[in-house]
Amino acid sequence: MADPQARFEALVSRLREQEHRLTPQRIALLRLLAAGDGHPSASHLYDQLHAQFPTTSPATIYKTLSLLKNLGEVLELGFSDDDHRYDGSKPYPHPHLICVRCRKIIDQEVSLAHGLVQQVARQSGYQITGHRLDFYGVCPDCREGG
Amino acid sequence: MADPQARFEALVSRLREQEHRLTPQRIALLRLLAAGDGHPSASHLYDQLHAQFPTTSPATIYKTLSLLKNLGEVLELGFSDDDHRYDGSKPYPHPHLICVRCRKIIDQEVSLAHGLVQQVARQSGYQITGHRLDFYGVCPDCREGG
DNA sequence: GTGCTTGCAAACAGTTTGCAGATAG
DNA sequence: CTATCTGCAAACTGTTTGCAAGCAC
Repeated sequence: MADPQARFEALVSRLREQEHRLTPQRIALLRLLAAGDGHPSASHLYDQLHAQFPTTSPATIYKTLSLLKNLGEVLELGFSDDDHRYDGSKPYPHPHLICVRCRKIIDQEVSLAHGLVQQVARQSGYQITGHRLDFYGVCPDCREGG
Repeated sequence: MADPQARFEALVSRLREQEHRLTPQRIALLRLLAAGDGHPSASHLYDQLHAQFPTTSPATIYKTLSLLKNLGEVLELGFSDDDHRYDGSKPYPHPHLICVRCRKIIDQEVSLAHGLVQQVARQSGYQITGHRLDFYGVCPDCREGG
């Protein structure tokens, strides 16, 4: 997990070098994403941005997130039954652990045995391009809370 | 992968013993699900049912799928960017391999090392209740097709 | 000044719900 | 006969798009 300030500067440079404009709204969004503070949803990001820029609309959030996704600078975790979550501090795929009660999401440092991917490739004849591993559970806070 | 006929009969018995009604539409849907033919989407199931029962509506499909999900007799694979897929022949969680071009989905027989789940539980303090593992790749047909 | 960006509002797609008539048991 | 089920239509939700005005460069 990189230093938020360093990550923020990396995101700024990336947009600049790709000749995208650095609007105040984008700067603020990059700061939020670089903070690596949980795995915010678009509406969570909107709430925070809207506090600073009262005219900001969800469309701006989605458009900037889409831009960053395409640059490979933000990881989108899509859920079919919940808001998507975004990770701008660790934009490469990695396992997550999701609390089924409060929907808190934390990163996991375990990794799939490399051999497992090769085994799947061999069994199936598919060219494997990626995978996603999510664990579901109840976080300590929610277990206590009852 | 169980025998489709046996699986169909198991589904029928399950509904009967739970005192749910066996309408012709449900019987036909159970047959499709028991066939274990790929991992159909709701709209795919609708197309097939609609051929037999021209007045059938998506609502009926969704309601019956929801009933079967709650009984634990159908596995729903939700996707945020695509239709959900349903598996009525192997209703317990298992890894899937998804073609990113044609969206074909096949089951995988690999399993997560049991120790991996324990490692996550130990590291996090979460009570792990489940997990989902999807592999993404390009299937042999799509590799050839170009 | 140019054209990318913002932000409002409308569109979108898959799923869910409400309800009146039909039907399984 | 009665409660459940069907199926139409409308509602819902999170996300995307169209477009005119605004602003970064």
